[in-house]
Amino acid sequence: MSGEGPSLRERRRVETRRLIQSHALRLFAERGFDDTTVNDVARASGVSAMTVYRHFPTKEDLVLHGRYDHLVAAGVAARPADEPPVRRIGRALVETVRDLAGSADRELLLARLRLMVDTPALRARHLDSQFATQQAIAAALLGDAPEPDAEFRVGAAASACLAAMHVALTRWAREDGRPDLPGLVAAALAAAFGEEFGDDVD
Amino acid sequence: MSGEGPSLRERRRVETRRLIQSHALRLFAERGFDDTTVNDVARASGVSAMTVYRHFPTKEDLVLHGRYDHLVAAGVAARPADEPPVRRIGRALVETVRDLAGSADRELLLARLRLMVDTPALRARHLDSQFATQQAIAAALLGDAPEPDAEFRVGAAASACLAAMHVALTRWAREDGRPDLPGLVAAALAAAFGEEFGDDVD
DNA sequence: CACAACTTGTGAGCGACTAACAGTACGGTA
DNA sequence: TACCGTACTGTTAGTCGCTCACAAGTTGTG
Repeated sequence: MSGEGPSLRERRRVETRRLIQSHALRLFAERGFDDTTVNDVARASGVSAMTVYRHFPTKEDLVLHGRYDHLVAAGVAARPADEPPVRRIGRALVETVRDLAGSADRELLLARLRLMVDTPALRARHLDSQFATQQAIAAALLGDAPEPDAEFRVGAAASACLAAMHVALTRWAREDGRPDLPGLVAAALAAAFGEEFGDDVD
Repeated sequence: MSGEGPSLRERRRVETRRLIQSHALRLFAERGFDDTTVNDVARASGVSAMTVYRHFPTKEDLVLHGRYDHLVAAGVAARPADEPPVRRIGRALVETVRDLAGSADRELLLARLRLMVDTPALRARHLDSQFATQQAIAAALLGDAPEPDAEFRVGAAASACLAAMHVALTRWAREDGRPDLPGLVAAALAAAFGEEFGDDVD
């Protein structure tokens, strides 16, 4: 038997999903998000509009699908527990971003950020998704049933860090990915918190 | 002539606007934002749907209309120029929020925040509007044509402050406006920046 | 009173999104 | 191999947010 590999159905599913998303990102980059209809994406992908919606709950998810919450949360959890929360979170963000900016997903990430920067609906959705990231960070630092007050404080710290990172991501996309992304994130965090976040420093 | 008072047209205009918004907020509070159509709002207000759109560009603006950017920016500009940006912004936010939470708009503010907290679309739009606030703060601190690098640093600081404040606003709405709002905002800022933001302290 | 400016309602239409139904291909089973 | 439940897809129709074009009524002005 051919191992426990995913079934044909599963492979097709992820393949059409990938196909649809790649056509979507291409069309959005060419004509803009608002000037591309879901029907356009469907036609370009050779499927019906309904199929697009079955794979992506909303048009915006064609761009935003793919969360990094667990990566960030794992990075935060991995940092020494005796660091103050802001440093823990901030440095974990810099590390996570370094991994992403060096990976094969770099171009994908850049394309998505470019769209986000100048499409209000996408920008808004992305900011709201940071709310989920914030909660993932809080869970990583405090466990599943945290005391409300501690959750409040950690939530404030996490959302402040994420907001600073967002400014860095925005600038990175605006400058077409030329600057060093982890450096930008570290600089944004330093500007906000008056502290070093480059992880070469001890 | 009857002075320079607003014309009849103008008075009617602001009156219908107020009427529509009050009916909208009432209906949204009763049935929820997503389960209330713009047509419902129009009917309740005794106007056509088109009129609603002429006064409010989108359904979401029925809740979000009314920006505080200029208030915040003025507050930031009013603080001593020798303070570091984060303290300047943070304390200005606490002061602005104190004014608002004590004013007659308090119930209106609370109603709008309640809707924002549990309606994803509104939450997202509100977060995105903080982007505009961030730019207003940067403009207040740096003038109209700032150097990109300084704008980046101030933007990071401002967005981090606003994110922390948002956590406080969320909690305030979740607890039905019972806690002291400026105190909550100060606590969130303190948790994020490890510094005091109550303006009684020197 | 006449004319311009403004506001509103109506109707048609687009696009995002959903629900219901039907057809087809896959996966395991006898 | 033949069979059947399951999953995936397409089609159709419909709701809702939102825009445009046009007509009609009201307000302000000479």
